[in-house]
Amino acid sequence: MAIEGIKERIIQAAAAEFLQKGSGGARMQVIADKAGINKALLHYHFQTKQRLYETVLRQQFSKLIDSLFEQLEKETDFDTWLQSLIRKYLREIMTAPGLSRFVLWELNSGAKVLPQLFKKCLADKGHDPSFILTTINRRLQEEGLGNIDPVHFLLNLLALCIYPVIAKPILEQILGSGYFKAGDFIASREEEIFKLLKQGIYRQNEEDK
Amino acid sequence: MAIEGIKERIIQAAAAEFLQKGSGGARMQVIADKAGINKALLHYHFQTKQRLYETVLRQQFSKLIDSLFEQLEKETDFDTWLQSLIRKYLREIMTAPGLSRFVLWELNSGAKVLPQLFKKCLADKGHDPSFILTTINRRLQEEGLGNIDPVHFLLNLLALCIYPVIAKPILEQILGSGYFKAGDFIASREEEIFKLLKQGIYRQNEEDK
DNA sequence: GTCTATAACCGGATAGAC
DNA sequence: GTCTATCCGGTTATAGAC
Repeated sequence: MAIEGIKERIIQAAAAEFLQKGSGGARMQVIADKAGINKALLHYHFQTKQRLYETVLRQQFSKLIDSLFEQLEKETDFDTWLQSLIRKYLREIMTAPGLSRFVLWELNSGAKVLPQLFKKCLADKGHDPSFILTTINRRLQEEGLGNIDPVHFLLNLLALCIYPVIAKPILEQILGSGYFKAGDFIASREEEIFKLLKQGIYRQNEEDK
Repeated sequence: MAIEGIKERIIQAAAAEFLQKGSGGARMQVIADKAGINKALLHYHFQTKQRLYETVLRQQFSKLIDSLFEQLEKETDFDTWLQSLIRKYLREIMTAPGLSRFVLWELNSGAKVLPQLFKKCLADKGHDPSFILTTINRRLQEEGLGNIDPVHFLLNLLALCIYPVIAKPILEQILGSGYFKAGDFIASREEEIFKLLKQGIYRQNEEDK
């Protein structure tokens, strides 16, 4: 464990506050309290709210992008690849549901900062936004599944993994609050998504033969 | 067309502002401007921001609940029922993506108002939260699909319909901005979801025989 | 009912002592 | 580097004339 620098402590506190309340809803006072300092010191280290916000996001995106792209690029056989992708996405989102929810919301509020920041993070790691789709397409082609629309495939994958996690507060209203607490929820969800996607793929393939 | 009451005009303006900015981010001044009046008059009609907020939400939920439950209760054959459900959900969310996004976000910020309001709206119409799940379960049973988990079924349905619409701003980053403008996107998405869900159902059914 | 003017408050940012 | 005290702009809400 490194000596916990105060900047790190601030960033951590700020991340919690920003991801929960959004750029506008977050309060510098709350961040200072969470970090165990006062507002003045907060401004001493990060000048403005905006700068702090961007620092936090850059760091959050960076973590997420590393994790997801690493998995996407793995050259295992198709089934293993898909299964690991699902598992990775599910776990990533489950441990940080705030980020997906936050991006979904914040991107809507006209703020141009987020897309720019995201693209910059991608570029810093040598990736292009189209890389995701071309990789999926290549894997499908190699598997003899050239007739599958990679866009629908991607939409299905993301939707099935992300939605149940970020919609948890709503779903608990319908399903009862104990539902997501069961440890086997992720496991059963993982299996369900894999089966559904795979069956969807081969169904379409049979049709076209 | 009825004489457009000023309260209706305010509620409409407030809905736009609240759904885009959230409870905290919304500004009474902006709502007043959009409604073509001034702040004082706004407070004359709705006293506080909180009251206006609740009025707007009650009305939005009411619309949504009516629309979705009506479709859920239709007693057509299974395929038609599922297909109409998908179509209805997709269109409902497509015409008002703001509401889903808003609920997803706002529910997260610890505010207890939303769940209460939602339950109250359901109760006002004589529905129980568990009604959704029991209805789905009954339809599956009637179709000889008692082995399908209604929770995963519901999760899949909601995820596949809702996610692509609310995640539009992100997806445009990956797919290019023209993708969703194509008029046939909904139609093709509608078909994709129906096929995927149906295949998923019968796949599981075959396995268990 | 509708307006103008203003009170009361909150939150980001800064000054200046230590 | 870290604190206390304060400024200043912006936001909700109200007072009071018409």
